[in-house]
Amino acid sequence: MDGVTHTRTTRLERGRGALGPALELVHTGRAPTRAVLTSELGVTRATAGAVAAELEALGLITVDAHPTAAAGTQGRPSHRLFIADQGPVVLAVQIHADGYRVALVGLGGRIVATTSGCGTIPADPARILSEAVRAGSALLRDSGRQCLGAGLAVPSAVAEPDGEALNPLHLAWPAGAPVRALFLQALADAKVPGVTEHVGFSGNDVNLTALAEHRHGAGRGARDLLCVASGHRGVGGALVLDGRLHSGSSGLALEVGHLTVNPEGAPCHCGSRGCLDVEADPLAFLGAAGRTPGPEGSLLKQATDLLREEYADDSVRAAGELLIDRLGLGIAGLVNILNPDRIILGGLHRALLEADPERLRAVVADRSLWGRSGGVPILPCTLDHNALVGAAELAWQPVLDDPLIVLEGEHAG
Amino acid sequence: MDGVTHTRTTRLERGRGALGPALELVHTGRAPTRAVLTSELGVTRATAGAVAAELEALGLITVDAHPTAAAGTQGRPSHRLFIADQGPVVLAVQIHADGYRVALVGLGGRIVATTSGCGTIPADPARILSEAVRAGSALLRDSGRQCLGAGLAVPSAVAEPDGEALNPLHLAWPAGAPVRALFLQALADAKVPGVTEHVGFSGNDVNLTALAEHRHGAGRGARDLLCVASGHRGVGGALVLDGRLHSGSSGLALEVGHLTVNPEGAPCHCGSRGCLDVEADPLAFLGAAGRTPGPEGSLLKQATDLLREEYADDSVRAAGELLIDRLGLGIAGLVNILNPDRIILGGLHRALLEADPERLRAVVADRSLWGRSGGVPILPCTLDHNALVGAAELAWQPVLDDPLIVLEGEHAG
DNA sequence: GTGTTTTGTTCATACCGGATACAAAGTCAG
DNA sequence: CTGACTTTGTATCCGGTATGAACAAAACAC
Repeated sequence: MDGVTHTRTTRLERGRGALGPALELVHTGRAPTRAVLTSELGVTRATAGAVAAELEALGLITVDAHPTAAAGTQGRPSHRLFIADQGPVVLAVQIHADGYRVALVGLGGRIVATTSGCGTIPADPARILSEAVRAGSALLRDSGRQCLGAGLAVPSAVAEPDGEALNPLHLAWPAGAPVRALFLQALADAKVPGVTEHVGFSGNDVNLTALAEHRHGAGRGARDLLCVASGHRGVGGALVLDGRLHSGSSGLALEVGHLTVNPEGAPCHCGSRGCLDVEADPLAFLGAAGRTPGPEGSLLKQATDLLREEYADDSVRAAGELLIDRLGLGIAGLVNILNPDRIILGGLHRALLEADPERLRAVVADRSLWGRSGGVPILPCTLDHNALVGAAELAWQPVLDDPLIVLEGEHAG
Repeated sequence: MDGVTHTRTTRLERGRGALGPALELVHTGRAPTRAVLTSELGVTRATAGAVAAELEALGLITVDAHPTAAAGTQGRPSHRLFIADQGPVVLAVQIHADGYRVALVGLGGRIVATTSGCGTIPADPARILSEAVRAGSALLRDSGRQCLGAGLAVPSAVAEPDGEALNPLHLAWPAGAPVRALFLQALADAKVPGVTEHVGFSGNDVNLTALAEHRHGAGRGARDLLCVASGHRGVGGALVLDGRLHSGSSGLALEVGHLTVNPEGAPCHCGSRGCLDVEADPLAFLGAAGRTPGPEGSLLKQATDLLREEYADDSVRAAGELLIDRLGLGIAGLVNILNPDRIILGGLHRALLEADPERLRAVVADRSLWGRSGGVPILPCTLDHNALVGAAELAWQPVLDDPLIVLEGEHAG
């Protein structure tokens, strides 16, 4: 509040010392005990002990008083590290075709409290954002937790650096809506405690799904993780490289929906034909199965229900195999370009994978250049509300970079 | 030599302090003076001074004794920083369709000495590698410089972690030749001083071109740099992210040659049709222009000569435009997936860009999703022997990460 | 019980970079 | 030429972070 008094910290001094890495290890479940923390950080026991003590003093983690010895191990049992029970949270907001969902998310991707609002999305993004933020603010008051930031997931490409939603296709929003600014405004209007100027982030929902799964779900441990998912309309992609989301120089990377997977296919709004977007989304699946979309339930729900419950039906199975082949072609192209070490699928594509895992893996291996020599693991997403958790990850990131910043927000809470 | 006595430095302590970043700034020409070094590093003048003094003591850089004042500036003139005149070098080797080239490369990508061997490439990679390394070893002896490592560029995808050349298409080599092991063996046989166990790296030539151009050429300052190039046969791609080469989890990323750019095109050895590999390489260009490849000069030389000298000719121009359109389609697909902030083109593609820059930029902007909102800069490569310099960059990397390792090699020199 | 193994803590120490004050080397105004 | 100003370089002190060694603690094996 006293202007710019900080020392110039342009390049060096990212996250003082080992605090940040240590918190990240606990956050992602890779440091169950202080002993593991020691070896994972590559520091001495003395340092790891001091770091754990400091994180505990910050109220972020707890160390159990009476260590329970793991069976069959020698030596003094190590104290276990837990994420603090009543520690701080961040506010996560997700906008989707059927409404919004908000949650308080603690470290470790734990959803502490959540609520949702249904109904049609009005054409005015500011309105639904402020409604969602007010709901989140109420959750926060009820919980009594300290809030350290907020994140937003929207089903659209979000352009950097201004945070504009470029193609909110199945929302009634205007293209180019400045969602980040609107989100920040809504946070300011609701006077969410702890959420100051800098602490509002936004991103594409598939990107955030990938981030969440990488930290807490099926993508854990992967170095280069590719995520492909289809929710309502269209197909989205995301890439996590070295633990960081790669969203391109202007936030528009992994627009995989316009890979050509069927040269004689349906025309796409991008001007081309047979794009993944129109050939492998829920609507395409329903169409291929000869069904017309019903009025109730989202397209995704109708498609996945059909896939899970009637895969024995010939027309459904044929449609599934058709979409698997198209999806496999698209994924193979991505494998040739990105060479990820793991692929995870969400939404309809997850259901397709689960319906016939071998077929998809075979198509990808067959069409990717070096597929024969191994093949990339392809897994379904595992988290509930993964885009929401991913939005929370955005908000947690500054804390993971430098846990000491929780002190700055403390007097405000 | 005394076994493993080093402290475990698994994660933290990458490159002690600001030494590494400082050397990298000088190396890439972004720190002409100590004053600039201070601001670029974001440290105090005291630290920058100490760091510069240490790099000078290590024999890597020199600080001029009598600073020359830049015209029109106030204040005390800053001492300029130079790369040491007789500093250490690395050995770089490039294998290409017409033979090999070796060079001693200093900091800053400076080629200190180079020589080449022509003639047909024998089917035995070990033979040409050992010949090239012997030539390099002779250069090294003559120069009297300390050698800190060696790097190899080959015109093939190189699989990690073993360093096998998967598709040395236009060399007579067997697929899967273990080039890294052979290179290390050749280095050991030639007893190149200073090149110990760990210090031999290898990579695909287009990857290394991208790396070199990013550090010293047309890619300088780009955060996400895409490079596409065609040398002899086929098309290669490479991506530099945040200053580091992204070669995928097993070194096989950016195999862009099999993007489909012409659904009714010529069959490709990958099983598909109309791949960039067979639609936009020198042979394709010569064919489109109605020429048959002659016996003398490489395909690349014949194609670029034609493009530069006879672009007024209708058939040449038509062929050029055809290839530009195909290339643009492929690049647009990559832009949609990778969203780089700069693109550089090498080999034939550089010549195509220079023949008609506007057409290529227009095609890419038209076919990429958000092309209208800006457009990615597309530039020609600028360095001589860029793959060779890139191979040297691989070898320099450990020194840039921690300049103090030059001390380890000192007693061996 | 006595070793052995592993974990946690205490304390002295090393090192790196920050902060400050001061010195040096130029420009600019007169 | 002189003095004010600006910028760069250096000396010194200081604080924070991690190391390393010694010691203590908590389990198992016998």
